[in-house]
Amino acid sequence: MPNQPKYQRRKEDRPQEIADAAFKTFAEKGYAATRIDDVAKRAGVSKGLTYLYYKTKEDLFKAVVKNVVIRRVDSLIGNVESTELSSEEFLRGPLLEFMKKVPGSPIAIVIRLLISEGPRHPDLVNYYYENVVARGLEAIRQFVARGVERGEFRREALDHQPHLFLAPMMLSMIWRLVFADKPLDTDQLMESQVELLLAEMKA
Amino acid sequence: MPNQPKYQRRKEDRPQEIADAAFKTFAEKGYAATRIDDVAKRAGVSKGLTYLYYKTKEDLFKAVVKNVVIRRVDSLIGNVESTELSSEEFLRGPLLEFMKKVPGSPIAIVIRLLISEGPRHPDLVNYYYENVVARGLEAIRQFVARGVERGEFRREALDHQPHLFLAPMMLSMIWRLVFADKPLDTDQLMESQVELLLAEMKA
Amino acid sequence: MPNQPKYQRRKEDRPQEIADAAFKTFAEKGYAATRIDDVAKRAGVSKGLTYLYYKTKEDLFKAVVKNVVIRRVDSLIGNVESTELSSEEFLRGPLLEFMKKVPGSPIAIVIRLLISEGPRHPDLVNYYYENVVARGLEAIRQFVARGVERGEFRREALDHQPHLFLAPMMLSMIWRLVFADKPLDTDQLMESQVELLLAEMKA
Amino acid sequence: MPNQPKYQRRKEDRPQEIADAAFKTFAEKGYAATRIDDVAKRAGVSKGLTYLYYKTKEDLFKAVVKNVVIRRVDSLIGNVESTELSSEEFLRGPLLEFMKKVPGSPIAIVIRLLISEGPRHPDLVNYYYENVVARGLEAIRQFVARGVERGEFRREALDHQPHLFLAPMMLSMIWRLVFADKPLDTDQLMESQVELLLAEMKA
DNA sequence: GATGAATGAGGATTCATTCAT
DNA sequence: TATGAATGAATCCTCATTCAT
Repeated sequence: MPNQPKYQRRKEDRPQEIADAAFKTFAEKGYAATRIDDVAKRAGVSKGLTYLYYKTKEDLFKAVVKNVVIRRVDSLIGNVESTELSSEEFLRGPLLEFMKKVPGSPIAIVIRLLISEGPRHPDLVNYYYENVVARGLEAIRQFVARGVERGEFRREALDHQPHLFLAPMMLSMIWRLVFADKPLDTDQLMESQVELLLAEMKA
Repeated sequence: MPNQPKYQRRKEDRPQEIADAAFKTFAEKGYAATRIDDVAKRAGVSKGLTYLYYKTKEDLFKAVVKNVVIRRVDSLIGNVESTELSSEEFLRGPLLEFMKKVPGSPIAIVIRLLISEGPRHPDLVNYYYENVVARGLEAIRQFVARGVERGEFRREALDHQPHLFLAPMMLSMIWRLVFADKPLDTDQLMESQVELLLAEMKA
Repeated sequence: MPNQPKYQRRKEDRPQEIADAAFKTFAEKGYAATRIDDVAKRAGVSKGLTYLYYKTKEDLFKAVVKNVVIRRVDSLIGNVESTELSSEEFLRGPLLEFMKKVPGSPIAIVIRLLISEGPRHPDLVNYYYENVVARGLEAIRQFVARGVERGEFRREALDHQPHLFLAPMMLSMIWRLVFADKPLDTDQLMESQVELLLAEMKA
Repeated sequence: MPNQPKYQRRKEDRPQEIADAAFKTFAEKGYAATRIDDVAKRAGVSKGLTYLYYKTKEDLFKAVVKNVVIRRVDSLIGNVESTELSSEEFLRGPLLEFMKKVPGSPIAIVIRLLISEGPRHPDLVNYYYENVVARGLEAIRQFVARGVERGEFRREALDHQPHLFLAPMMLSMIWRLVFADKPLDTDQLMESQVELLLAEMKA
């Protein structure tokens, strides 16, 4: 390696590359412990270039969170919203599938970041709430309502908060983030919960 | 004024006061954003004194987490372990009571700190797991087992992971930490879950 | 659109346009606070082009100062040097006129820049001294001498330093630069001074 | 020099020492080119200590300017304000004395800094105006008025702006700051102006 | 010529930690 | 014990300058 060119210029999407590197670094170290220099190095660019695209570290953070949410949520939630399945089939199928994927997905990382940094970034929290949480909860609510309409579920099924479906997913997520090495069959956890709820709701 | 009281009003437990102040500050700002100076000011002592009792910021952090766990867990879990109630009564009563308290308790704060800082402090995670999580899960397991022995619960009740009891508590905790301003009846959530599980487990 | 005009509207004098933009920016922000980027934007060119004409920021600065001096001084001093007026008429007329214009002219800006940056640019200071100050002082000296020769002024008029004529102009300039919002009739100041000096010098 | 103690702790007034060092550095390099590190080094302290006393570089700058003004102005202006001299004696004596001192005094440096940085620090400009300029002008005005009352001066003397007295001082100051190596008898300049004005004003 | 993406040295500021008193 | 002045490594961010296109 005699002398590599000092100035690189690539076609690829530099902002996205930087955001990707930033996401990984934030994921590993958290917001405060992440140094812009590390992000840049990871992205294979200079520190200065990072600042060309993201005015401040906070900007970068926000961009990264929104970026992940935007890119991932549709591929996770999207296909859940339009379906021809019966409500029961939906809950047992796509929803469960979705929930099983979340704890290992980048969304889990985002949640960790929101838990840590949320209080300092209320706009991010709102963004996340509206684009992920509210949509997810509403999707569940709709399917339960449809089940009731169709006579699949008892009227009382509507009383359950949709959060109850997601609780084991939440626990699984936190468990993996914190107790990665302690055993827990998280998939089993979520399956049990769905069965529990279906047994209760079914007509 | 030669005859001042010989005994200056000496704070009995400076280390504890510092730890308390530190806990509050870590709770408010997180680990990285907490300045030792603020902790000292809050405790009403000098920065130097903090270093007399806690060698580093990290030491202080660890001490604080363990300290909270030690002081709180027994008052939360303790009275749960010995009881003369039937298993059902226990689950519906003391356990539910306990779970409702957690999301607003210092334990929730500790969990937030572990979610953020855990990866950098595996020993803390282990400590927490052994002293809180494992004990809590075991307690639940025992009561389910006792219920089966006594014929209150079906044999299959043992198949359920005790985590299922705690899932809504986890979700409630995170919800309060992140979405403090979004509505959610967290108590209702936990009650529903207990009913759900009891309906399933009962003979 | 193949038949676009073959001759792109090419700016005739890019270097001059850049220098103009630079002058305005230096005037507003001072040397250190001026960013090449801003200059380029103001000139409507790219940053790179600026560097094509001016090797460094300092080069640009020097070029700008000299440029202003060259372009302005003749229009200010020029017409003062050749005149058929009597010495008194000259001093009361063109010289006063000249002095009144200076505090609001680009020359005042250059002086401000020299006051700030002069110590780091002795060559600029010399350039300015020779092309502006020395010429101005000499012009005054000549007119006083001519007045003496012609018997308009007393012999002792020669003893006065020509700087005395310029002192109120200097004060007016600084006043406007620093105390722009504090009232001061600077024209009146200069008129008084000329009258004062004439009264003293007249035979 | 085997091992000098890392931690110094002196009785002297550290903030003042830092301000002094800062003044010298600002004087030499101007605001922007002054590095806090240099100031600290010059004061014989660490960079961090500077920030203990002055929150930002701008704070330091303001403190320094005000500090110089406060410390110097009274020793310059103070003794001028109360006097038993006749107005003429005062103008020819103490006032002239004062004016001769200014161009070589720290006040000249402050003026240079205000000329450079004033637009970015209007509060400093106001502070300087009120504490130095306005007071100086008023003192002159008072003496002229007193001279008129006493019959020393003609009534028309009041028409002259007091700034006229100060104009050569201003020019001298700027001259020394910018053209330090070019010859000019600045004292002579100021003396001439006083004589000029007295000749005009005297009854 | 002309562009603007890319670089990296430089400088302000913070804060954990030390230690003279 | 107790204090808080003092230190300096660490990090964000800026911007003059370069160079691939």
